[in-house]
Amino acid sequence: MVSIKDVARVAGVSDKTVSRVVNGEPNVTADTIEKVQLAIADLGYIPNLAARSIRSNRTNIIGIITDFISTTPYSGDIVRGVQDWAGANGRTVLLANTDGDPTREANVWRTFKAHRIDGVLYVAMYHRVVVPAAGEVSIPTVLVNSHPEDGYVYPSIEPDDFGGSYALTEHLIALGHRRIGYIRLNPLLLGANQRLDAFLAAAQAAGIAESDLVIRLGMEGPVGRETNYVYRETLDILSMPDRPTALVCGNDEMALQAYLAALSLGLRVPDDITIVGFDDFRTVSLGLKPELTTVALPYYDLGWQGADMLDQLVHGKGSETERRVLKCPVVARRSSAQAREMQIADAAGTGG
Amino acid sequence: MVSIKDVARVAGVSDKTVSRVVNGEPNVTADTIEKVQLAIADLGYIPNLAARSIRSNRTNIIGIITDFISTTPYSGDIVRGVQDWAGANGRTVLLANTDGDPTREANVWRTFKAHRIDGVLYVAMYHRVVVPAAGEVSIPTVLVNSHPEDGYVYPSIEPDDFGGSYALTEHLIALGHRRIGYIRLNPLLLGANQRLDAFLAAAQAAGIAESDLVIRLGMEGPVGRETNYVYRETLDILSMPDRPTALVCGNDEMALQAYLAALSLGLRVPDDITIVGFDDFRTVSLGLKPELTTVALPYYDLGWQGADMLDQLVHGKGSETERRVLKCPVVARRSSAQAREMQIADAAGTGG
DNA sequence: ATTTCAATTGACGACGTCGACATTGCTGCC
DNA sequence: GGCAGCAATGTCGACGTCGTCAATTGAAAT
Repeated sequence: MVSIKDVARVAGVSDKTVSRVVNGEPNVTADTIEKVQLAIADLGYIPNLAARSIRSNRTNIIGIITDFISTTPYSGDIVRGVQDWAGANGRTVLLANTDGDPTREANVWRTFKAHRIDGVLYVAMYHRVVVPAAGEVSIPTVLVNSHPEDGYVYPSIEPDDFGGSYALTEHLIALGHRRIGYIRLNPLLLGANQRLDAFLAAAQAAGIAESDLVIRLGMEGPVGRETNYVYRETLDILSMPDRPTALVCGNDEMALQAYLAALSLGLRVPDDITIVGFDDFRTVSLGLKPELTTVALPYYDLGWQGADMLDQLVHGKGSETERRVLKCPVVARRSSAQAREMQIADAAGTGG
Repeated sequence: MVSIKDVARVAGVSDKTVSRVVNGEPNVTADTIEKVQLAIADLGYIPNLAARSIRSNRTNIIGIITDFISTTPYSGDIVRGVQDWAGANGRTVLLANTDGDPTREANVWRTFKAHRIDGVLYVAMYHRVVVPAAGEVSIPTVLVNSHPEDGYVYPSIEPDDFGGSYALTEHLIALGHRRIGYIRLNPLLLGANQRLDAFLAAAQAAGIAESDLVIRLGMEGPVGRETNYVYRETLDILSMPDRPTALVCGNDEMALQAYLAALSLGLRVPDDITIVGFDDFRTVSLGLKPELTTVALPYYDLGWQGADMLDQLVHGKGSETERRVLKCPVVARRSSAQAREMQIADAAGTGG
């Protein structure tokens, strides 16, 4: 590999002068700069960052530790957000996946430390509570899509599942729905409770009686290998004599099953039943016809802003206890169409 | 950061001896080893890989360059395959995404070279022809899920779209289907033609007349922002007087739309219509009821084996012209159930 | 002409690691 | 006892870069 000294020789200057040019330091003649740049281009010289990092004790590398990439495809957007931030800020990204295995996680931390990376983004692929196995020697770390268990202190950035679910429920209520079904996520997921709690809170705030809500468990069991009741439960809910006019699903994949169940009963979305999801997993939410009303998880921004928080931390400017929460906006699509509102209003008018 | 010299001082030996212990070199007393390891544990010493790489000219880092992560979620499995290989072989993974932007790609190559990584996996997120912008200074590179344009030479590893599609078609034919519909992928995708060609070849080999095949275009336009005709075309195909008994979709997301269209017509899968997909995008293929018969793309193995090929190359053992093709197995599920075969046989018996 | 000062450039060493080679000490053998 | 031979350990320098400080140059000020 061509080094700074080769360039120096060709340009007829000292290696230090080349270094100056490369790093844009002041006090170099325009003439010298040109000679050096010519030599650099000629030889195809590219600075050796490893060598640089030995001297400076800074690598400009940030590490990402992920757990279960495979089970939740779209959360890869978190990684994309981090990458884009890194690209825009001259950092490079080391990536490692643990598959949830503590042994592998320990190795990953070790490797990252060996690379002397500046910081770590500890990324959970579904929203949950975590305990990073960082060990004694610590690296600045930010938890993404997760927060630390009680007793551990890390800055974190998370989606506002509660707020998103609350807004979604309000959206349905505003459309006139009063009898609403709800199919719960796997209770192991942090989002499961937050979303259900917000649903109940919003319904109560609107004066809807508990008896008008039908709440069922959609999934249970270990994450990634759960037992799925959604189809069956949807059939059941939609076969009730006074069936709900709207059905809220814990996430978009569950909404997919709900669609299939509804269609198989000959019901039409949204005319006969309004269905909404959560996550805005676009393969599903845009793949369904009509397209699915859902709540977008700010994965990309979790990544981007998480990287930014980490950067603050690395430069000693961030707070160890910051807990940032990102809004989850309702994405209204045709599965909860406005027409619905009219129709219900009509029925009410006729009936009353 | 604690260095090898700190350990040496604490252990009362020379730095070189510590180096020997760390690297498991022979000719060190058990006694000395223990002393050193104690000191290492005490100080929490972790070797500095940057320093090591300056001397050895090997970093044990491989780089991944991806293009459009966002559009095709599950191909992230390629990355997971690479990571697992890396973890199992003591390598680390640098990740960069170009979003298909040549300027960003050029920067990525530059950065990778600056890190003196051992090699690059150039990963396309959908199967296609590529031209890596590696520049003059070259790094060992393997193309994954893609192959080089004519005139460029890179080893590559790809899925066998043709073989998978051929086997899938044979599967349908074996079940007794003779009238088959086909909804094409976006023609911009390399897989589109390979899959269609295989479909036609298998049909012809089975003596099925072209007039018994209904072929429609399902999508067109720039990848990621295509116009989608699948729902409409499916409605159209299934409304034909002598409608096909089976419908092959270019991928699983298209199969999802086909399901919805079929259900909305009151048709049942697979009793009234057999539907199959491609990709085994599990959110869809397992999310659909009945679960979808499809062809699995060996994403994970593309990553793992691609990394292995790259390793060969780095060690001067690989071939610059190797083009490895991985099988795509048919995954038979309930959407093309065996029952179907009986039924058709029955009908034929009654009718004939 | 001499001094002063700033701009420009270079020499050198240190970062952490390990390869090449030197040194030390011990064992076994004649 | 003396010496070869080997195991165990140490010294030193180089990898590529850049911080520190010294050296050189030239122009402005006296």
